[in-house]
Amino acid sequence: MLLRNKIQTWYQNNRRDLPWRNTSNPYFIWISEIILQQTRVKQGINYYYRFVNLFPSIETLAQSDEETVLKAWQGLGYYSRARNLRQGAIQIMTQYKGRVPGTYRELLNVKGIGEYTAAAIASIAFNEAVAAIDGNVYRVLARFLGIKEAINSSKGKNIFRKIANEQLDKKQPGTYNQALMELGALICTPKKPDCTNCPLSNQCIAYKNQLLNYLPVKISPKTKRTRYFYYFICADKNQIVFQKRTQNDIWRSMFDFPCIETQTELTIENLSKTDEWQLFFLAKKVELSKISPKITHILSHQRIVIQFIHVPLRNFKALHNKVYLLTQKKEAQQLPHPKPIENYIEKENLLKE
DNA sequence: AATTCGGGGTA
DNA sequence: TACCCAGAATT
Repeated sequence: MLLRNKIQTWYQNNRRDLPWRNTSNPYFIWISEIILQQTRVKQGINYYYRFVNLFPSIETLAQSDEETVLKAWQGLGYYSRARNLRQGAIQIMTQYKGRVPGTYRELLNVKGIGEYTAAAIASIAFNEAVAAIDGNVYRVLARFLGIKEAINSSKGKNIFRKIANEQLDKKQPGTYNQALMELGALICTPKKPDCTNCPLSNQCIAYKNQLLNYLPVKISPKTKRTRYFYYFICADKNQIVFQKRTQNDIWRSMFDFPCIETQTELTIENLSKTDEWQLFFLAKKVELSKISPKITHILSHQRIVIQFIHVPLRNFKALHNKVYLLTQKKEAQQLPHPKPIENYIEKENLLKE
C-alpha cells in the first residue's frame, strides 16, 4: 500500500470531527487556520465558534472595529493575528471583491497569511496541490524520513518544503495535508509518541533507530528578558483609568493600566522617587490604598513581573505622551485586556461599582 | 537570519 | 522547568 494511501485511510478512520472540517466556505477555513496558528485545537475551538458567530462573513469582519475583534480574541494570545485578520478582511473586500483569493500565490498577499496558512487554505478550500507544513508536519516528516536538518533554519525549511511537496497526494491535497497534521497531533506527538498505533511505524526511520527523542532537530532559541511593570489602578466608585498600548510592543492596541516600567526590581519606596512617579502624581500626597503581591507572567520571549498599586483617582495626573482612558466601570467590560490584567480585574472585582 | 509577537498543555 | 502548539511580520 502506498504511503499516502495509508495516511489517508488512517485519517478517514481517526479524524476528529471539527467545525471547520464540515464547511467548504473559505472564509471559515481561513478563520480556523489563523486561530490555530501556534494554538492547540482544544484551546482554539471555542474562540472559533464565538468568532464566526460574531463575524459571520468577510464583510462583517471588515466593517468591525479593531477593539471589537481584539475583545473576541482576548485570552488567546498573539493578538497581531486578530488585527491582521481584520486588515485582511478589509483587504479582501477592496482588492478581491469580497472573495477569499483562490490560489496559494494570491493568498500570500493577504495580511496575516504566510506560507503555511496560504498552503492550508489553497489545498483545503480550493484543492490546490501545495503542501501545508506546520509544526506537526515537520515532526512527522523528520521522524519518518530521519531528516536531521533543523526545522527552523532557512536551509532546513527549504529542504522540508521540497520533500513535503514530493510526498504530497496531489489528487487530494487538502485531506492529505490535514491527515499529516492530524497524525502529528494525535499520534506522532512531541513527547511520548503513540508509535504502537501509528500506521507508519513499520517504515519509520526514527522508530527503527530509536531517534524519536532526537527528531525533529531544532536550533535552540532564546533568552527571556525580564521586565517589571508597576501598574496603577486609579479608580473611584464609578470610574477607572486605563492605558491603551499604542507602542510597537506586546499587547498592542489593548488596554492595561497606567504603568511605570523598569528593568530592575524596585521597592515601592524607590519607585516613588522616580521621575515618572513625580509626573504621575502630585508628588508626595499619594495615598496607596492597596498593593498587590508580585505576579509573574510568562510570554514566549519575556518574563513580566507585575505589581498592582491602588491609588485614589483624584491622585492621578495623566501623562502627556500616553493614551489614557478615563471610563465608566460599566463600559470597561468591552475593552480588550491582556491576560494578567483581565485576571486581576476578575480577582479584585475592579469593575464592580 | 534572528527576533518578536501569548497563553496554555504536557512530561 | 522546558518544550511545543494547524506561524507571521519585522528587523
